[in-house]
Amino acid sequence: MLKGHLDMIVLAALASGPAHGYGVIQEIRQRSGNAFDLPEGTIYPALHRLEKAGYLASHWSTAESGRKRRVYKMTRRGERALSDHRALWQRFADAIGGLFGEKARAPARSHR
Amino acid sequence: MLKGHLDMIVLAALASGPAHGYGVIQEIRQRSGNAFDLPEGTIYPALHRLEKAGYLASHWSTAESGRKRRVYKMTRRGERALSDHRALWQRFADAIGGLFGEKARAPARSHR
DNA sequence: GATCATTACCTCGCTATACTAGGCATAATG
DNA sequence: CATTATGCCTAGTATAGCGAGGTAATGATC
Repeated sequence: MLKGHLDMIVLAALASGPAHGYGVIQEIRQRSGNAFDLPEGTIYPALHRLEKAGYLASHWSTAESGRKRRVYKMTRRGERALSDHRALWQRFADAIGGLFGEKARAPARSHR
Repeated sequence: MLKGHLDMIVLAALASGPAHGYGVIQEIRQRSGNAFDLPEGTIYPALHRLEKAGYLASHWSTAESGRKRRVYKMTRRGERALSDHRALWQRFADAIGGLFGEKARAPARSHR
């Protein structure tokens, strides 16, 4: 269902600061109010795609726990892409709203 | 970009009354404020899909102009599907809103 | 110290689906 | 009679999200 919106979602999750892949998943789950519980098979390829596109930059880091993580950070281009996506989303959501908003002339009434 | 939302869009276009394929396209274009200008190769298969799923019913009709048209009309199931989709959309849109809404703690400020 | 859950990364392949590019037919227009 | 607009259709392609699998280290349980 989120085909075409994933990149925007991932970028949005990283807008508040760098994070590693696993963390991005949790960030998205939290901020979406549990609506988006994205599997790794979705996130990791997306992160790679975004990095290749120049929207993200990554570097390896070691947590205090000793675990290796790849930490992603938005680039300037990424920020611009996000705000573009955000504008697109706005138009998209408005269009959908127009489609089943304040329309449906002879709708309710008979709610058998 | 509207992957996964097309069915909902088509159903929404037919919520205000029956229409034929070509008309659905124009209806969608209008109501979306020109945001969605969907090609026939998108709409016709979608209509067939929706009819096969039992969300739409169609019958051939002849306009005054003499042209044959296939007119689609929502079924009871279609109406239910639409309202379900609508609810899903609501949650989806809210989730997106949560992702780049009232967040981004250290964002703007420096807008060099 | 063996077993298990959690964290953390990765990739291959499936599948669903929107769209491109074609084709067909009729009515109106010049 | 050629062109444009209306009106329908389908085959094939490309994309992308996701399931299923694999690897490895840490911490806890027994």
